[in-house]
Amino acid sequence: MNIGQASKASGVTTKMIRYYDEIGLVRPASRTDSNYREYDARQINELRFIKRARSLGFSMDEITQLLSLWRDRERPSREVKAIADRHVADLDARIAEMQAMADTLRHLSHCCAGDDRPDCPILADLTAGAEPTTPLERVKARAR
Amino acid sequence: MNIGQASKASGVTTKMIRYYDEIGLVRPASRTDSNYREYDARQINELRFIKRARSLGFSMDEITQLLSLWRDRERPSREVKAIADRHVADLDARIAEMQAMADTLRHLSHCCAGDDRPDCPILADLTAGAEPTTPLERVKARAR
DNA sequence: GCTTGACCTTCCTATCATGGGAAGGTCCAT
DNA sequence: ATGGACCTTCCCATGATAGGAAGGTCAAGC
Repeated sequence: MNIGQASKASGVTTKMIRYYDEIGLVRPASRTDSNYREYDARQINELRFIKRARSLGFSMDEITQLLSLWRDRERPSREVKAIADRHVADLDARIAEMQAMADTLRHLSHCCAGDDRPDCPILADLTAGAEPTTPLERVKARAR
Repeated sequence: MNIGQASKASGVTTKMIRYYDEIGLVRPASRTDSNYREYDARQINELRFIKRARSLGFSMDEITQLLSLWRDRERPSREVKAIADRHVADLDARIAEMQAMADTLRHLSHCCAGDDRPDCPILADLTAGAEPTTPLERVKARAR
């Protein structure tokens, strides 16, 4: 099976299949006389494995570890679980961070009239902490 | 104020300040005779603005738009709000995606014994859709 | 057997925001 | 005038992915 067929069978682009070969993650079973990569069922399964793992947000580094556990029939499931749990914690942290951003912005947007006038609490927030620059603001600042 | 002082005053690294100059986002007010960048209060405020916007997850592209609205005293707040709302929708979509990943993995991890044995529902899921490769599995597959 | 088009190969480039580092110039205090 | 802390530009790297160029290979139809 050449790279194009492997791509169709696995759903991974030929570009990425070559990349996985290059970084040593999934090497072709062999090469033809004319240097074409040849893949068999084993590699196809590994490519599918990678695709599914990517869709669950694992990094290539984590996938390298998962794939090596997958290849090892004697692996302790503990190790797989540890990687998954670490990844879940990572996802949760990033979700919380983005949630905080979204909540802040939702609040600011809610307070913004969103009309023709220039007054805008969103820009005001982004300006927070900045020194006053307009003459009027300098007057106000001195008055404080 | 030279770049090091601007960095301290804004909390943006000198590397990034040079980068913002390079892409034309925030140009120094002037250059000294010896080609040192010089910043004044206006640029410092813009750097702070960018820093805050980045912390809310805006892309540099969105920040370019926000900064140009910020500089425009006549801007309609509608435009600012539109950018913010689009970004919130974007964040929400990404959060939902990651939430789905985390939920799936939490479930799989929950079903995984996490002990010395090799059986692992997490790896099984990643293998889903793959063709059977072991002799026993081939026998089972033929039987279906 | 030859042409054609679809495929394959390697190599280079870019993304986006950020940081690391080298080589060389500048500024200021001692 | 020397040293150290700063500045400058230029190049490279990240992670996962895609685009494209230049050239070789294969199979089908004539």
